[in-house]
Amino acid sequence: MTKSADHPQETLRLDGFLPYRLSVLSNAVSRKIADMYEREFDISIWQWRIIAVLGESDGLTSTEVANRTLMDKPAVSRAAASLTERNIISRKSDDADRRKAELRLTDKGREIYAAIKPRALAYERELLASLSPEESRMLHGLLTRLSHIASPDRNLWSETGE
Amino acid sequence: MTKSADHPQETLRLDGFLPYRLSVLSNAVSRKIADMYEREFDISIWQWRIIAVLGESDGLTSTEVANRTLMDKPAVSRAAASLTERNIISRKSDDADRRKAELRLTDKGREIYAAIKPRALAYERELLASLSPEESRMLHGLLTRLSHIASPDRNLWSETGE
DNA sequence: TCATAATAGTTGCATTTGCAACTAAATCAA
DNA sequence: TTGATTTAGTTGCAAATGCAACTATTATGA
Repeated sequence: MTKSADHPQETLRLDGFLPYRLSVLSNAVSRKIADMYEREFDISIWQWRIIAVLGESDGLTSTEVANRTLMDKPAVSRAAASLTERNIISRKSDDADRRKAELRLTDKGREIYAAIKPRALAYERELLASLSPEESRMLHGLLTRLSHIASPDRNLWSETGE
Repeated sequence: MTKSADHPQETLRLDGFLPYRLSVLSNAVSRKIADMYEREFDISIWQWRIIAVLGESDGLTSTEVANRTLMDKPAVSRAAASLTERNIISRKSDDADRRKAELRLTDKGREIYAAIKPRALAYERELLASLSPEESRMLHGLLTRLSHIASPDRNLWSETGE
């Protein structure tokens, strides 16, 4: 077997280069959806992520939120502070361990979640509109495999079938 | 036909939500590859993009570079300034139109390009290692279609078959 | 029981980013 | 011509980001 550098002079066109393509696509998508959150609900992407995970499973601590959203702790801390101030989430500190605090959506928070959710899903559908269901599944499968390689540590992307 | 909101209560799990998945994957990939550029060559992502397009087609103006890399003009301006300072690219202002300047890789720039290129392609291969050639093609096709929808304006992502 | 280490969350700060406003040069229109 | 527009590129600045350092609290172990 030849050592390495088996790959002599492949071309490198930026717009065929996967990291570049992912970055451009992801930026375009994030921008667009962030504009919508911002314009219609005055909510940032980070705030939205927190609302989204709490909408699914209420009563998480900051650290748990950070793990699920892949945000770093300072980001969660600040976004949560602002949401608390706006009475969208509440924080109740744990009596047993006073370092911790449980975060929950308030009623207002639930309303906002209920309002954003269909808009978010609609945008996702729009994005996927030109893909068949099989292609869409394929896409998710491929993203999962790429994610395993890009961040092997993460336990996420587990095959969450149903 | 029912009006809209045909889609009653779909679930919204963040880690099955396409914009989120793209963002997380793209960040992980960008981070990793940016670290490599930085550590081994002291080059930022933006600088790399400029080097990459000039490596393919030398003698572009800032505006052309901006269009091809989807960077904004200030970003190109600053990254190019720093590359010029480090003698990685040269700028020769156009005699006919003195607003313009052609950017070219210097010899040193070419060396750097030649050094980074295989590393970049190797990382891309690593990322794609678990995908078959057909899957890889499929992935690119899907990304192309998503990109059309996410940024319909862009003329890029043209079917650059061969 | 007291010093050390670990954990939850916050604050501060330096860097990056994105965008608006600007300068310089060329074009267009009267 | 020359005044108004357009284009190329730069500068400045406000906001977002990422990370290190910090406080407060709990756990560990001699």
